[in-house]
Amino acid sequence: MSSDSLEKGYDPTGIEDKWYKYWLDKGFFVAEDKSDKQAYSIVIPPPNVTGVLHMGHALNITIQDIMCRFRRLCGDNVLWMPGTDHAGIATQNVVEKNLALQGITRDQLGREKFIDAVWAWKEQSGGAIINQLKKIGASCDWERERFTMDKGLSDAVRKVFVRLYKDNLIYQGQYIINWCPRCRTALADLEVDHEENEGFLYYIKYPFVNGTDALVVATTRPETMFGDTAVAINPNDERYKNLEHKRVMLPLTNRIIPIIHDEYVDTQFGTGVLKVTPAHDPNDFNLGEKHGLERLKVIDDEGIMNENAGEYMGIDRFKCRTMAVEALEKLGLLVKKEHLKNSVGHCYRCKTVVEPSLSRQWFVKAGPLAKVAADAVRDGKTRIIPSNWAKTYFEWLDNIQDWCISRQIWWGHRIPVWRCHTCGQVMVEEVDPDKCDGCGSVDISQETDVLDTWFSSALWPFSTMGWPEETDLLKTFYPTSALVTGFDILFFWVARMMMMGTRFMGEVPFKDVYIHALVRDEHGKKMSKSKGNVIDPLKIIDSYGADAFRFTLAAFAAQGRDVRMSEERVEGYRNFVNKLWNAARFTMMHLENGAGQSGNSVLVQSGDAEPEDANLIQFKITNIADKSYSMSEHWILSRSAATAEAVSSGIENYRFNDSANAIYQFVWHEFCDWYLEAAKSALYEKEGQKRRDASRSVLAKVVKDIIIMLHPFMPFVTEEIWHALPTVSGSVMEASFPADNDPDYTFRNLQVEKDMEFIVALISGIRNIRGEMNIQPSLQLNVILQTSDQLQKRLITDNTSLIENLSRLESLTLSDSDTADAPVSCATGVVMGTTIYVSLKEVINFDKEETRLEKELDKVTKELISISKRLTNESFLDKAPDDVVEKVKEQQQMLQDKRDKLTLNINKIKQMRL
RNA sequence: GGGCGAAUAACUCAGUUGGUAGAGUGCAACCCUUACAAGGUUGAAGUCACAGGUUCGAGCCCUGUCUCGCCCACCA
Repeated sequence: MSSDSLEKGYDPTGIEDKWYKYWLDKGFFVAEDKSDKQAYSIVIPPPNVTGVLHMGHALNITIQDIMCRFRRLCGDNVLWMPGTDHAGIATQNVVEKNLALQGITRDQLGREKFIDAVWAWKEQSGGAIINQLKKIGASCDWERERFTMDKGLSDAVRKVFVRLYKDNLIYQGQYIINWCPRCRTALADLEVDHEENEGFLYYIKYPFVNGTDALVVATTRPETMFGDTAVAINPNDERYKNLEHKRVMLPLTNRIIPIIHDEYVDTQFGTGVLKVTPAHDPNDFNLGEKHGLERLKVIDDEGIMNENAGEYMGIDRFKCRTMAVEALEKLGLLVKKEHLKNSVGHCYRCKTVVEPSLSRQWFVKAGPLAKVAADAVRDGKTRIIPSNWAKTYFEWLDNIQDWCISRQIWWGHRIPVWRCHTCGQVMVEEVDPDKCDGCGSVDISQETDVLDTWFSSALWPFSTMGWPEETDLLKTFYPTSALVTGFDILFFWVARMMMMGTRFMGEVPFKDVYIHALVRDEHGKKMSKSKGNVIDPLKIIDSYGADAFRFTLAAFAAQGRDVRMSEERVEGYRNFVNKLWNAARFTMMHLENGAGQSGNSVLVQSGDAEPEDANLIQFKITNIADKSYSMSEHWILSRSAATAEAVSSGIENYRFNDSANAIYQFVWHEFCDWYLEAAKSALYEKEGQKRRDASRSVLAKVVKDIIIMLHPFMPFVTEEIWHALPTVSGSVMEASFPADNDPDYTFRNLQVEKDMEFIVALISGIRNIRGEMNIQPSLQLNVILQTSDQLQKRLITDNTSLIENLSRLESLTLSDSDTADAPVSCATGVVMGTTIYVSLKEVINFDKEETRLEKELDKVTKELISISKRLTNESFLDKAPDDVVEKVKEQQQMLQDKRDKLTLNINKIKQMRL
C-alpha cells in the first residue's frame, strides 16, 4: 500500500465493516479455554433482547472494549463474554403488542403457542442489538455468545432454585406485593418507580354505630375503603379518648368495623384517624397482622373493583375513586378534600400505577445472602470503583427486604415446583418429575409462575461459563477481572450477582466493579424520547465514525461524573482522527521506497524479515547514542515512552479520560506540532542521508507506538493505518503495547525533555513577537539570542537550524555580550534568561513595542511582588520545606533577571523615540 | 426523612499525597507555509458558589450556608 491510497481526509465509510470482519475471520476475539498467558475476563452486562442501542450501552461497551483490547495488547488471554437477557416482562410486552396488531391476545393463543411466538420473534429480530454492539467495535468473543434462556443457563437457574429452596432460602407466602394490573404480574420492590403525584387528601366521615357523631379519616385512596377492616388511632391521641368499645359504620357499604389503637398512627397527619386496608397497603397489612384483622381484597388483577365493592363491582379503580367521592359528597360524608403531593409507584416496564395487593408469591430470603455479599466488599475481595458507591451498595444490602421472584407471566424460567393433586405433595426438582414422589400419582402439575428475569442474570458470571459443570473456562476465568456497569443496575444486578456468586461459587464474581456514569445531553438532561433530546449512537457513528465517537466517550468518562454528549464534541474528536490520519500520510510519504537509497546505512535493516514480511521496509533504532539523532528525536522518544506509561496507567485505574487526554495531547501537540515540524528538514534530505535515516527510524518507531496506544480507543482507523504502514506486518491487534520492559524502549530522558522545553519556549517567544508586532508570516527574520548561560548556549548552537526553520529566520546569531551589538531597530523578548532580539528592516512601531513590553513587565512585576512577599515571610522560610524555598528563590532570581532585561529594553525604546 | 454528588474562563470539563490554576470548544487577529483549512501561528479571558477555620501557604483539608442533580424510604 502506498500513501496514494490514503485519502486526504479520513472517511470511515466501509473501513469499519472491513476490519471488523477481518478481526472475526482471524479469530482475534476468541479466548483460549486454557492458556499459560495471564487470564483477563469481563462479562458483558447482557442487554435485553428487545433492546435498541442507546448512549448508555455505547459508553458501557466502549469502556469494556478499551479494557479488553488493551489487555490483549499486553499479551493477556482475554475473555469478553457477550450475550443477551431474555428480559421477561419487557419481551413479553413487545410480543404481545405485535400480536395485538393482528388482533390476537396471548390468552387466545395459549401459553405454549405464545412462548413459541416469543422464540420466533427472538430469532427474527432479537439479535439486532448485538449487531449494533459490533458497529461500535465491541471485541467480544462472539463464539461464546449466551442467552439467559439457553439450555445451559436454564439448567443453572433450576439448580440454584432447588438448592436455595432446600436451604430454606426460598419460600412461598401470602404478602402484600406490588402488582402491575397491565402486565398482570407481581413486581419486586425494586421494579417499582416512585413518582411524585399531585393528588388529593380526602376527609371522609365514618359514622359511629351508636350515635350521631362520626370519626373523620383522611385518605388519598377512597376507592380502597371497601376493603377497610378497621380504623386506627394513636392511643396517645387526646382527641380520641373513650372510644374503646365503639365501632364505626363504613360508608357506602354499611359494613361495621372496629376501632383499633396503635402507636404506628401519626397524630400529626390528617385527622389522626387511619383507615386500615390490609389487603391493599403494606402498612395496613402489618397493622392487620398485628391486630388480627380480616384481609379483604376489593381490586382484582386487572385493576377492576371486585364483588366486595358492592355496586362498584366491575368499575376501574380510578373511576371508582371519582364515583365514590361523588357518592360520599351526596351523602354529606365528605368533609373536605385538600391538595396533597405524594409518591405513587409505577411499573418500571409499562409505567402503569402499581397496586399494592395481597398475593401468594415466591420469595428469596435475602438477608443471609446479602450479608456475605456485603462482607465480600468490606473485606476487599471485590473493589467498587469509584469507592463512594460502596456506601450505597452497603446501605441497600444492610437493609434488604426479601425478594419477590415469582412473576405471573409466561416468558421466562418456569418455577421448578410441582404439586400432586392427589396427596398435595410439593416437589421442587431439577429434572421434571413424571409422578408424585409421595403417592405415585401422575396427576401432578407444575407451578405456572416464572422467575424474575434478574434471577437468571444474577448467575450470569458463572452460568455463561458452563456452571454447574466444572469447565476449563470457569477455572481459567472465574472470578472475572472486572465488571463494568452503570449505577442504575447496582442493586438489580450487581448486588444480586454478588449474592449468588459468593453462594454458589464460593468466590466473588469479579475483582473490580467499575461503575460508570450516565450519558446525558449537552445540557446535562437525561436523554428521553419525550424530551426529544435523544442522540442515536448509530447516527453519530454514521456521521463521524465509530473511532471519533468512542474517543469522545472515553475523553469525557471522568470518574463519578456524567458524560454530556453532543455532536459538536464528537466533531472535535473526529478532527483528531483526521489529524492522526494525516500524520500517518505524512509518515508514509517519508518511509516508503526509501530503503534502497540509504545505501549501507546501519540504521536500515531488512535482512531478518520473515518471508511474508519480505517487502517490509525496516527502520530500526540500533544505537540511540549515535550522534546522528537530533535532540528533538531523543525528546519525542522520551515523550512517547512517558505517554505509553500514562495511557496504560489510566486504563488500569479506570481513568479513561486521563488516558485519552494524554494520548491526544501527545499526538497532536507534541508529535504533530513539534516533532513532525522539527523532522521535516532531515526528512526532506536537507541534512544528509544519515540524518534522514535516523529521522525515519524514529518516525517509524513513534508512529508505530502511537497506533498501538490508540488502538484500544480507535480500533478501526488504527488498523487501517497499520496496514498501510510499510514498516509493520499483520494486525495491530497482534502488536505489543509499548512498555518499560521492552528492551527497545528505554528512551525516557528527563534532561532532554527539559532542554527541549527551552528550545520550544525560544521558538514560541520569537513567534509571539511576530504575532504581536503583526509581522508578515512570510517575512524571514534576523534574530540575535543573547545569554550567558553555558547550557543554553550549547542548546542554541546544537539546534540552530531547528530554531531557524520553526521560527522562519533568515539568520540566527548567538551573542553573550549585552545589548551593545543589538540592532538599532528591533523587537525584544526574554525567555528563561535568554534575550531575543528580532531586528526589523523597516522601522518598528515604537509605541506598539513599548506597550507590548510594558504589559509584559507589568505581569512580571506582579509575580515578583507576590513571590518576594513569600520570601520575606519568616515563617515561610522557617517552616516550608527546603526544596520549596529553593524553588521559589530560583523563580525570584529568574523574574528579577527578566524584569531587568525588560526594563533595559524599554529604556532603549524610549531613547530611540527621542 | 436518610444518603450521595456537583459548583473552576463565554460553554463543557480536567486539576491523585495542600506550593499559588489547565485543556477542548467558542471568541479575536494573521496565514491556503509542499501531512492536515476537519489545518497553522499568536492573543484575550478565572476574587476556583458563599462564609468561617486549620496552615508559612487552601481550588484541594475541616465546619456551616446557598443553589442544582441523583438515589433510597411502608409520607395514610
